[in-house]
Amino acid sequence: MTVTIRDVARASGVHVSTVSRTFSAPHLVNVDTRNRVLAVAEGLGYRPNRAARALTTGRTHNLGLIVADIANPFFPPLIKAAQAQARERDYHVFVADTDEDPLLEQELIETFVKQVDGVLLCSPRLSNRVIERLRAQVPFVVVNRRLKGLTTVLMDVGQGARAAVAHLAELGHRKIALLAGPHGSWTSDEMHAAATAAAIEFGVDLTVSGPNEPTEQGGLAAAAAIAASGATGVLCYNDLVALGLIEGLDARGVRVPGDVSVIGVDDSLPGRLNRPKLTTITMPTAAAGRMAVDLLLAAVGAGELGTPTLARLETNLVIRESTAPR
Amino acid sequence: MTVTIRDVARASGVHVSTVSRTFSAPHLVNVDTRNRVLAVAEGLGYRPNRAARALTTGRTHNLGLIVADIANPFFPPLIKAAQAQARERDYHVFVADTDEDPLLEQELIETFVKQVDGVLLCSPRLSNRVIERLRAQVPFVVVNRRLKGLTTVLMDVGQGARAAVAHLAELGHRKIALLAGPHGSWTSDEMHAAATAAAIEFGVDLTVSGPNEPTEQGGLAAAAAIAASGATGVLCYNDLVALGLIEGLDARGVRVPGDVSVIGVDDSLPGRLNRPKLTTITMPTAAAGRMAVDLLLAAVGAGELGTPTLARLETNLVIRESTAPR
DNA sequence: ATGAAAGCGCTAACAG
DNA sequence: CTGTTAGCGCTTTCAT
Repeated sequence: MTVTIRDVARASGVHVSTVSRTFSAPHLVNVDTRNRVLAVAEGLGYRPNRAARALTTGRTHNLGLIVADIANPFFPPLIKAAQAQARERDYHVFVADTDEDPLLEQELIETFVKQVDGVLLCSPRLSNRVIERLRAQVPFVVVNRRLKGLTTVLMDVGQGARAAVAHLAELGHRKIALLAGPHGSWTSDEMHAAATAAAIEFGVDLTVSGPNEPTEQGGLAAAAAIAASGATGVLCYNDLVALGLIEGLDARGVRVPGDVSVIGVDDSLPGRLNRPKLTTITMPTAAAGRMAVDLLLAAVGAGELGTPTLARLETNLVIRESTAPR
Repeated sequence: MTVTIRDVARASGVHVSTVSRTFSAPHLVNVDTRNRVLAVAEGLGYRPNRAARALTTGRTHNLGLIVADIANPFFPPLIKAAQAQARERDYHVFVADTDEDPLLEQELIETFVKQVDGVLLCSPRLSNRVIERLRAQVPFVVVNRRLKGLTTVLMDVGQGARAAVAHLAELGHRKIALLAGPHGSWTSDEMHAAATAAAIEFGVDLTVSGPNEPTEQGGLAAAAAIAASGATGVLCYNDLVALGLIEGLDARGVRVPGDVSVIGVDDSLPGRLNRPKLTTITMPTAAAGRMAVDLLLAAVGAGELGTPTLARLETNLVIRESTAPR
């Protein structure tokens, strides 16, 4: 039923090893033979069995991609890009969602180990200890978390945060608030540090509050405190939080950008579609996905010897409609 | 380096087949032996190699999930649910994005064939002919497209479309427009048919225009025509189109819902976050994802004998803020 | 340039 | 209940 290398060999009058070569090392086989084999294979509808190949080569040509929440609009562009890049390199990718659960994350990695050549971890919540143990078993690339010794792709949100504070200051805002993200989020810590420094640099007052849930609810829940705080400029952990905040503010009769200016992070679809269109820090998620795959594949090729790399991608402030002069 | 079944066998003083059994048919092995083997395996960090297993069993325990565009907010909830359901059944899922390209879609399926036990096709654009050929090689389940002989999960958008027209009629709208989706979209055809019937039933005027791109741009581009048409109620192919339309209308000084009522489809995040919050037809994407996986797994279990099933999932109109009395 | 043969890690009869 | 023995489909020395 299923056509194997043997069928092709028989039908084209050569031995299996020759067929194998025409697929995995074409230059080692005579042009005529190769063409004949190729023709026969085509005719028979032969497709190499990757699992069988993996068994002998030790390369599955599969990658694992683990994210916290597929439905969070931050991730889909990254997944899309990673998957496309992988396909270009003849790799397939398993996508798994941890539902923000570190235990599940660990389990997923463990079941992936034998089945993939490498794992892409996006904003992982895993403890360093666990990662330390797992990294011996399979190459990792980590996105948006700092883990020493691991190849990492970082989106330099600090850059954008600084620009955001500068933008707010320039608009005349003197009291600024930062709505931080979940505990343990590298992005949030980075924003915190950069915003603090920028507040001093630009001579504005900064209040940080958090952790907040990285969702609309998180922003909504923070609205009362923001409204009461007297802050007229707010930088939010992400677009969802910003959108929730705007909604909560609106419900209290506080207008954006009339009374308060709000800035998000991600440049996500909901933010772009919102009215007022959200001023936001663009995260180069697609580029990060592509780069992470390339780094991972490089690590796979290099074996253990690979030197950990650190890639930093630029972020930018995109000024739209949710910020205005004080 | 990598610990195999043989290592476990040696270390626990039994033969490989016994080890194999304790993992794939535990009831066939003595409790004490089993526990010993399990303990040893645990200690050695043994994990069965699924590729090797696949080679003998013919079951990869992998599924392929093919969607048109991961970044389209319609899909992530479906992907998330499918992937979670699959994991519960001890299956992993490859996710691939066709970028709306039927050729790429076909290629993807073909590379998946040998590597998965089944393929989930979401809103496929493939020609019937191609599917006919491919279905012999691997079980399919199709979401939101009618393909005779194939197991299918449909989200009954006609139901919702009828409710939408009824809602509009009830609000006093007499001239209604339908912004159709891409050519070949089952969902769009279904909406068309249901809206047409409902227009007659409720005595309103219906104009259909399309095809439109299933994006914000598509809606934006249609705004001029809608504004000129005199329609006061619009049903859009999806939320993105609705959001784009609202934006385009707004730019022309036409207010939603003041002047025109707009209804979307999907109940996507951007629609929920929009202001005015979008009145929309909920698509049970998560339920569809789960159900599709279960049907696919059932088909995998049944082999060729599986009878094609047709599952219809209900949709509902959710009335929010983008619709108002005429 | 091609053939022969061993074996990747595992399961599945078949014995015992 | 456990051991023995063939492979699954493919790659990879090693010969020729």
